[in-house]
Amino acid sequence: MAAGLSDRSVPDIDRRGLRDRVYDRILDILLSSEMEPGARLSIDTLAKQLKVSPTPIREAMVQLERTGLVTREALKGYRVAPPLGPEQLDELFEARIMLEVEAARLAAPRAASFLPALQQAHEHHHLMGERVTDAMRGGEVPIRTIHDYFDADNAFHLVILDAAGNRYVQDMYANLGALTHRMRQAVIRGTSDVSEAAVEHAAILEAFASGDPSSPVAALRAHIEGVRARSLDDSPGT
Amino acid sequence: MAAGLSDRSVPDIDRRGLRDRVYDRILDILLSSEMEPGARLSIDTLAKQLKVSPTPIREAMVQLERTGLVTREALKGYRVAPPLGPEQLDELFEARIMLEVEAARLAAPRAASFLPALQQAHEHHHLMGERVTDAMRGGEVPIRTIHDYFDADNAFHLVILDAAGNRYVQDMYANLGALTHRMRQAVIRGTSDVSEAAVEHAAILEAFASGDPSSPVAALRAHIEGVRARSLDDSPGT
DNA sequence: AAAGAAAAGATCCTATAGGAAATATAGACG
DNA sequence: CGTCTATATTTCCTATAGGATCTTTTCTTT
Repeated sequence: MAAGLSDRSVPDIDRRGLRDRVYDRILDILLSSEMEPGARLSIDTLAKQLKVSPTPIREAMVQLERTGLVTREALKGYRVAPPLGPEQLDELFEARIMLEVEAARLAAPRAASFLPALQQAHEHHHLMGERVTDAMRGGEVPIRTIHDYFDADNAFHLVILDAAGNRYVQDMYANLGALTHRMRQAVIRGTSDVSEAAVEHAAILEAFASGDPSSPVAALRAHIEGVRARSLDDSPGT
Repeated sequence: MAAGLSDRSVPDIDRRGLRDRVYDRILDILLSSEMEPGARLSIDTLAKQLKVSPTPIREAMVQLERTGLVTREALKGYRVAPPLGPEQLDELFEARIMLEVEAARLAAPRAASFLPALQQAHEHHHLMGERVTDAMRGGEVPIRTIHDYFDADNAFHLVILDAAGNRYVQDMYANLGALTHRMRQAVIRGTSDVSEAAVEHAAILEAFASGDPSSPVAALRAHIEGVRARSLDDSPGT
């Protein structure tokens, strides 16, 4: 922890190089589903649109390729990755269960140190969830509201991941992050997930507070299995 | 695997783009420990050495950054990553255990389909191991021999990973591959690991053959824990 | 009319050039 | 003699240009 990576908030103002900003910009475009799956991502076109040269675009694309959001064919260019099929969805959940359950196992002994943070994240998630359901009763749900809710949900899970203290597990989870976001976006319909997620998060919080090292593992597994089940319910309604 | 449609014998000879070949070349340099940790990896210098322009070098570096073998500081360039410390080594083993144990759990029910391949991989690994021990008795061990042994060892594990049928787990394992290779390189001393690894691999093979779904999980866990223990024995002798 | 071939257009890929920042070096001052 | 400053060099970073490849369109032929 002494040489840890806690300095995530101060990346030297604007000292990240153009390639990182281009990466963020294209990532936003992809995550907001502004482009159809399979659509070509022309290097030159993107360069003109973002008012930069092809080189930083090219670097950002290499990085994006690793997230699974774009596919590359040598000498043919990049394309928006096709949507996740049922098998990929299943494998994604399997991978998430593996990572989060293991993270819970590692974090459980040190529950006391991060319980306040987890409690706070849970309350924030609960609040954001209420805003979503309120908006749903009124009809349209602003994109910003949905975005905030996803962020809050992700933050809750990240508290546990970070508490596990394994940088490789953290990296793996971050890699799956983009695909997870895309998956959630496609399965947002229905208010059920919001309320049930809050209940399950509460159960996870209680499990960590109980002191029993095996309870959080079971609670977390139940949560992700619950998300999976609710996703499958909605997926036929394409 | 099932969705593949481009299994022609020689579909893309030399059709991988310069960036991929540059990546392989630099990866070889890094894995062979020709450069000291912390040494600068100058874009221009590498471009001149490899007789290419900076652009493909730059793309390959972005890719290498994700393997953990090089570090990047914006506006300051790339450097060879520092050697793995004790904590990182521990976390790396934790991550590998998580991945491989889960892979074994997923693969166990389909053991019959990949048992022959696993058997063959085991025999090859055993053979390569004998070559290493033979060479050790004679004094020097050729680099090629060590390389072949590592490949055989890795191939054995890959059979199980592939059998798990989860592309995300496979990707994660591949990401850890470079670091794992570097770790093994630093802990190669001692012939004990070669013979013990063969014994443990045999146990894994038997566990899969037994049909009991929980045996392979335990055997695989025992194997990696064994590797970890032997690594710790050698690490003080830096 | 359909299928195949050839040419035009667009795109990717690599190379070269110049500006901005960081590191190393040399000199001046306390 | 040590420290600080200013200069020079190296290096990274971005932009522009040209050759190679793929895609699309058009035209010819059966």
